[in-house]
Amino acid sequence: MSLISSSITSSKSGGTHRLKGQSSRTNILLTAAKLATTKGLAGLSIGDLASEVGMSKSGLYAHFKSKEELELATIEMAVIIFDREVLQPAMSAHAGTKRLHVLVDSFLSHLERKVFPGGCFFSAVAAELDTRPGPARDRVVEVLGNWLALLRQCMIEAQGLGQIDPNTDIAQAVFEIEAMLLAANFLFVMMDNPIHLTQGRRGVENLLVRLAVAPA
Amino acid sequence: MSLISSSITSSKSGGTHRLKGQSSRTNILLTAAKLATTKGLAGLSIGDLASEVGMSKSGLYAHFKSKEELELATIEMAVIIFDREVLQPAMSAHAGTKRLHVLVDSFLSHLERKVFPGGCFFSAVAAELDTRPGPARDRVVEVLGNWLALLRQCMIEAQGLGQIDPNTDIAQAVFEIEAMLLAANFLFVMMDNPIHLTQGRRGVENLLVRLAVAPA
DNA sequence: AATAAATACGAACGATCGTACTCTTCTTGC
DNA sequence: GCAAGAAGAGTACGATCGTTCGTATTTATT
Repeated sequence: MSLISSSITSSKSGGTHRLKGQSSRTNILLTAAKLATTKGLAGLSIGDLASEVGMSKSGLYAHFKSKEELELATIEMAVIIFDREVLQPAMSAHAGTKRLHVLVDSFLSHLERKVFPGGCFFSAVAAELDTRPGPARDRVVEVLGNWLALLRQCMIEAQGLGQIDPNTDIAQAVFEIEAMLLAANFLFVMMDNPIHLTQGRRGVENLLVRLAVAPA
Repeated sequence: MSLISSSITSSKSGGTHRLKGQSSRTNILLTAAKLATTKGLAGLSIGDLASEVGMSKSGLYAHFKSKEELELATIEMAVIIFDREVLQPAMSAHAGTKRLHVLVDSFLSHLERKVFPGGCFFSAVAAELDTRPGPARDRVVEVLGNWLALLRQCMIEAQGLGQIDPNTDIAQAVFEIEAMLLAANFLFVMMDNPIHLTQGRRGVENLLVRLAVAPA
């Protein structure tokens, strides 16, 4: 299962005569996604973004119909990056707690490697979108829902494999795992101290130990 | 111990001839603190704030030397509110896990009662301040540090009272408690579902059960 | 080589941002 | 009652916001 559900990746027109345009657009959105984690989606101005990628304001803006479309496209780019950096490493072979550990590790790793300078993209933009209705918020909520569903899937697999107690409250466990990752991101970015990444990892480990099948 | 360390609460001039001014300023900052949790500190414009409190832009602005001073004063107002709503209820009598439970309950309660419409004030503004250096960020980091120190204090007391294992890794425990509260706030605001407040509470309970003194 | 489309630029727009100034209104102390 | 000072309104400034338009330059098809 992938978090990607829209069609931004499809080239749409079969023609080969749009190379500069596509790479330019990709370059814009790549920069936008990174910048949005520090300035926010609303705080990211087109002028700033243009000078950052070395283009004129109008030249950049020609790629999008409006600021809102730019924001939506930026979110989709972030989804692609997140998919590549965090989800894909966990998609091969593994299942259950094994897959969960890979997910947690790759998530914490993408924080440490500062794939986004402001930490987790979705956590960063969620803070400003949480009370601002619209398609941008809807999409972020959807992505978050898919992410939580993936965590739940891992826990259900773990139950099937006998890795955790069959009486486990899955929803509660997913909440606590997500809590560790959110806190790791939040404190790591705020305090600028990688120890909180380690604490996040240990938090998940502690949880899995607690949920391990208790001897009857 | 209080999170308040600045001198905003002192009336400074003993004179009684500034009543309208003080209450007006307080009213401005009260509105600003609430509005900042939805629009953000940077996104909160003076024009919006003025029309929200029913004043002219210049009339409001006369109370502050600059936008930055308004932001700092808004943070101090949020500190006062947080102190009253969350800290004070836990300051009387209790100690150890008892005090911790009161802290957790009053924090979750202030979320549910929507004291701030955008959830926890500091979590909301931290997201935009995390990569924006300056006195505002410094102050929020300081408040967050005081908060974490208070949680640690509770755990140390709990150890002294024999409520938790003396070999407990306090720093890790504080991280996990903070994680539950952060996640409760984040998911409650994002998903608009109070079940996440309950999950946060249960998360802390689960943690304390795990840390309870194990029979030697 | 010629045409058409895609891409980017420069200039300018109305609106809004933070900020500064002056002027009126009201309260307070002598 | 009068002067002093605080509180707020009104207006206007330069800068920047998102956005539009016309034009030049590049690229791909014929």
